[in-house]
Amino acid sequence: MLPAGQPKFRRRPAARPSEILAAALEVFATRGFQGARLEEVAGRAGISKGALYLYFETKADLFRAVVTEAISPNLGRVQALATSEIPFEQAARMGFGLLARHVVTDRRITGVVKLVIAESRNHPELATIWHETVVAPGVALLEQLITAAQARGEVRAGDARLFAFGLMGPMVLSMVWRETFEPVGAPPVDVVGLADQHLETVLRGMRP
Amino acid sequence: MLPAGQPKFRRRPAARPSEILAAALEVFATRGFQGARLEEVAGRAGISKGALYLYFETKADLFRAVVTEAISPNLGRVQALATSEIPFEQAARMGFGLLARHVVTDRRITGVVKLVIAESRNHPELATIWHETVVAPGVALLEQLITAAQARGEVRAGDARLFAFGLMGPMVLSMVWRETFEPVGAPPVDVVGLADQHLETVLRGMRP
DNA sequence: GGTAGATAACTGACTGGTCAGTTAGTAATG
DNA sequence: CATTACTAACTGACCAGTCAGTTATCTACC
Repeated sequence: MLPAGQPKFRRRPAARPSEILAAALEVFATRGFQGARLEEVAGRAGISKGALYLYFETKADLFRAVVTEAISPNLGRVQALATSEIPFEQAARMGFGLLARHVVTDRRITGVVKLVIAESRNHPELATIWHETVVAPGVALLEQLITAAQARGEVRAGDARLFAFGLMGPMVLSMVWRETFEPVGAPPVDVVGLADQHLETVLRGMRP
Repeated sequence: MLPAGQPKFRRRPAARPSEILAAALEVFATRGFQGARLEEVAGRAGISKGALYLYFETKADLFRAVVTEAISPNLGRVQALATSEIPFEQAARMGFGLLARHVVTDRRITGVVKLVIAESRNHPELATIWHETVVAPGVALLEQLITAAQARGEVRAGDARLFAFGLMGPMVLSMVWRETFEPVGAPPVDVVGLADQHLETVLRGMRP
């Protein structure tokens, strides 16, 4: 039988990797690393399983690519804030606005965060990468802003690192909530409202 | 060859279930649900794989038992605080002390929390159970304490639920930190210090 | 501008290993 | 010696990874 109309596949080598990564993110995020079937990833990416292996060597390799690729946009944002020379409260407000509007509400990011938490024992190198490139610099930046503010007398005495954890905690809780409890019918968190009210509360509580 | 001294197993039906659950918790917590091998669980519990099936019908059944069993001690604590009629700040201090000293620092609990987060898509009934029996009552309790305190003028205006999230967030972050980043060499969080400082900060920030 | 290789992209059926769950038989215990 | 807790060898399904063959597309030459 001659193939009448459509060809049965297209050759699109440039577009494949990102399509595969997007498909893989969805599947890994819902099923976890072990539970994800590469045939499903391939199906969602519109190719056969065999073609996956033209772009990624192993399942673990694909997983690493998904998790590390999700870092890059975040990284830019952390560094942008780090280099700016604005006062603490203003920087905090900007950072929290960004976080609430573009990080915690982005399923692609919360999904990867969940994966890093879930697979940190099976793929510790990913936890290491995330810690070194995103988490530690983020905490260090906050800590440094707080220490500087304390030196200027804008913030009361206290462990700067713990203040940083106190600020960030509810944002992490929001991500967990959205990934874990909202899908089973829990009332959604108003992330922007939470960011505003919590920041306001903690800033008050941090004043001398 | 005749087995000379020791018998090759003991019949101890009463002790088995809890030993199996303890072993299963360790394996599930490190490998995840799919990654956990029942032969390893059996080995750690000191029995053969076949014997597992005398006590639990399927792997999923065992997993559910591990996750639901971890709830009971927590539940008692939430309810104990709920029934007490003490002022908000005092209740909060007691609750945070308990949380920091006996919940966030207990690997058996943080491990299960991680599992619930990780497997919420594959086992949504567990996320539902945890939400209904632990999380929602906990949040509701805090919310109710805060609303009452607002009515008495001890706490400023604001969404009580968001205040509750603001309080709890850093405790959740601590659990995630301990499970995810400490094992790959991140500096540990001083959970008790964090609980104290954060509570102090937020209580200040919540005052009218 | 048509067409005949040449080549790279892709498919789909297959394989080998792994592991949840089963069962026939053995050993402990009262 | 009757009962039942337990073992160990087994089975069948599943799936990551492979590969022989197929198809699209590009290039060279007419």
